[in-house]
Amino acid sequence: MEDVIRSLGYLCLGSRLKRIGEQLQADAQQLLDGLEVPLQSSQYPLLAALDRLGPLAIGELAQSLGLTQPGVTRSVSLLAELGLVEAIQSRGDQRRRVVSLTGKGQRLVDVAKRDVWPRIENAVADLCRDLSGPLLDQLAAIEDGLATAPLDRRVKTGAVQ
Amino acid sequence: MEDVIRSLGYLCLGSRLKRIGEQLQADAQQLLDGLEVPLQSSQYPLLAALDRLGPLAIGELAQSLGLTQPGVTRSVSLLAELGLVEAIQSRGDQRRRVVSLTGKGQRLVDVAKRDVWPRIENAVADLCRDLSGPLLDQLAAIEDGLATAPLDRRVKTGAVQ
DNA sequence: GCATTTTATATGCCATGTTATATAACATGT
DNA sequence: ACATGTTATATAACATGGCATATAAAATGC
Repeated sequence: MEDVIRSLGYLCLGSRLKRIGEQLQADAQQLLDGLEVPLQSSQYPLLAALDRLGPLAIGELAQSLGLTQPGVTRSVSLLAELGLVEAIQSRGDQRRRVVSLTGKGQRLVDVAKRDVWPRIENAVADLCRDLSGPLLDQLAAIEDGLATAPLDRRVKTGAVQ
Repeated sequence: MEDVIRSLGYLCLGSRLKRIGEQLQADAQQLLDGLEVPLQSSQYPLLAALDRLGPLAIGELAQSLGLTQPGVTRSVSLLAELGLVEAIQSRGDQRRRVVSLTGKGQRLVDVAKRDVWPRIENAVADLCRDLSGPLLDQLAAIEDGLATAPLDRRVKTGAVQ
């Protein structure tokens, strides 16, 4: 059965990128499922942003993640319920809520950084190894690569790192 | 403000592809809004699949679009309500519902094919012109390109084609 | 100092995708 | 022919994103 999205090339590039992105996230989920806290792979970028940049207001988080503010507000609520972040009203400007990792959140990030993120990064790098040429060809190679061997089969089976 | 998704490279490639894909679809929406039928850009691939491959059962459509069957079932219901497609129970195998473009749907596709799809394709091709090098660099170039000039500013302003 | 505007966040509604599961029709083995 | 399994589709529950808009706090202009 012909893959129409692929055949249509630039016309459906948006759909295709979304599709590949979702596949990558689903694959990464497999690798994250071993951690103690059940969390969707799509939530990790927010934690990573806080870990990397320190406490940030909702709006700043949205900007650093390239998402809209309402989306970030909702993700923060979810992560706060899980006890991974806390959002504290700013003393100076009472409109702002500054989000930071809790101890539990920081521990989760530390474990992920040590045990899982390197695996994901390596697996994706493996997937993209030797890519070259026009963008559409590279995307086709990624799609074929994922179909042949999903991320969890690309993890270096030896050491953790 | 640092773009964390971009900084994290391969680790967040999935999020990044989704983000770029959504941006492209939103940009393409601008170009489609001129048509008589208000329809989200994300629905066009389904119409394009039917136009390209002829009538297809739900499951075949899902396969040719790379989506899951429940997602396609819903899109088909939506498009059927708009009168753009019809899903007719197969005579032979009564489990199958074969989806085809209605007259209205075919007319919409024909207009889009003539007036809009070439513009989108050209605009995206323009965006991706001169891309080369590693995938991440190409993605960065696309993001920067979209920020500089969204798709609707990349349409050839001269002739329709 | 108060009216007005701007800014930061929250919320409602919708779009679109997923997985898990239900249901109905078909296929198969005995 | 009937029990069993398989297949095609539908539905439910959920996840995540968007846009439009509401609300509250701060800033601004007279």
